[in-house]
Amino acid sequence: MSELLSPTYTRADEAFDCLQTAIVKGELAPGEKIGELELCSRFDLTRGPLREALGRLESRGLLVRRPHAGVKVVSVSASELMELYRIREVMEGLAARQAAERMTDQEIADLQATLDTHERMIDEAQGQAYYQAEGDYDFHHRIATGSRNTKLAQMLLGDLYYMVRMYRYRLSTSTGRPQRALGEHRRIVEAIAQRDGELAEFLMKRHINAARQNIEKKIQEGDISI
Amino acid sequence: MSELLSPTYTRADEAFDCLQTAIVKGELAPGEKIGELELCSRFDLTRGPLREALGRLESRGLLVRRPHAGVKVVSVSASELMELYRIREVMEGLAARQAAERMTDQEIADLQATLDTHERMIDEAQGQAYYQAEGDYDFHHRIATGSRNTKLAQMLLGDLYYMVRMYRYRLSTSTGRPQRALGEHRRIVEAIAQRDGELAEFLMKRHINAARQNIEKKIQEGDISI
DNA sequence: AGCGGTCATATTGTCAACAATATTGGCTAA
DNA sequence: TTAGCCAATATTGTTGACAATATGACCGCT
Repeated sequence: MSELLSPTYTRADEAFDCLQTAIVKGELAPGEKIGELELCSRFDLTRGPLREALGRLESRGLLVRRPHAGVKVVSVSASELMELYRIREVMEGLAARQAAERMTDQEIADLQATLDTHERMIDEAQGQAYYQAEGDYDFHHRIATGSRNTKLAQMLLGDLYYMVRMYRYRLSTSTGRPQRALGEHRRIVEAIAQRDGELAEFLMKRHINAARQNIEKKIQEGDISI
Repeated sequence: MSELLSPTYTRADEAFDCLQTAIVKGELAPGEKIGELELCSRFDLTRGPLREALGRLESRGLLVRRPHAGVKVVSVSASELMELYRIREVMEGLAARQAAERMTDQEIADLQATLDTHERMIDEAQGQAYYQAEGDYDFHHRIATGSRNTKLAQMLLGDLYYMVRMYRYRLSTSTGRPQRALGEHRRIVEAIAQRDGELAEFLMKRHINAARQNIEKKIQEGDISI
């Protein structure tokens, strides 16, 4: 995963990546109590690097540790998931505004090309929730990076997205409104291309708010459970 | 520090708290390259727990590690500090809005009493930048907690505030506008007391924006340097 | 029979020795 | 004289063993 970024890749990094993807993909179920030695044998690691990775993951809120009592994957309630979307709303709104001010023309062109790819993906693989979710993630990822706000991108990419993706995998459902979401994405990119930060922020906030309400409705209807 | 929260306090927790406060207080200067054994002797720790703490701190962005090349305290440029304030603006705006919706009457009363204390502090200890900064921190801390948004509070209290406080210590200067800030605090609490979330959000955003501009001006005037 | 306490066990926290790697200084050659 | 390379060194990464503690079962008491 990150072995491309850092020339030397330590076991602790390896442990961190393995555990993070395992948690996100739901291979380690939320609330599941899990022993260190079990994790070691499972991922072929030794306890030292593993514990370092556990510390990082705890600090990021993906799991909780109780001294001498083991570690368990964090389980987030429905209401807490909704709170995550409230945070995303304001933070990604800011990201969109700053992206409109700072992205290069090339980056914007790439972003538009990305949306074309997403459109084909939706047409071809109709209902393939997984790929839709990945496309959505790609879009938001690019805007976070494009904000040129290091800490903002770090918080979005390093904290929030992992928790949100964790629930995407668990629910194995995308927003369920792919073409509508794509349209919203297009309008956001349009605002960015016109360097209209204020509009980009407004549209992004509305986009995420709509996604939140969509999930909230599904939960209330009992379509999905957490 | 956290030994009150968790009944069992491990060496790793101790290491984490020690290092964090040392970084925040500037005892470990930004950019300073620092060896593990030196840290061990300095805080009377062994390398195991220390490394676990280093992993956590790296994950929170307070220091950076390069494999086999050591660890150094993160150094934030002036522009990055300004970016932090942009993030605070939107996140604390959200916190204020949710606090207005969710704080108990008791908490609001306590918050108002806190402001009275701050007022006395400003009168008595005129120009005592340190205590003013602590009062300011207390105010924002209570609102973050009052939002009842676990992740939001975690991100504010566990990430952003430490970085901001780090620069407060380094610059050893509060905003330099204590009574004006206090007035803004009062108006925010007023909005919260009236359960006007929208207004609370607006006022909080303006409050932080003003603080940012204030620092920006000082930097441009050369009053303070980073 | 239900509850509380105690003890064995398994798991986590901690430590110190070993291996691997980046840095730094000196040396050689152009 | 300077640039580049090489080796010695010190520092970090890793490992396995040891110590401390929470869990859970068993037994005695009420």
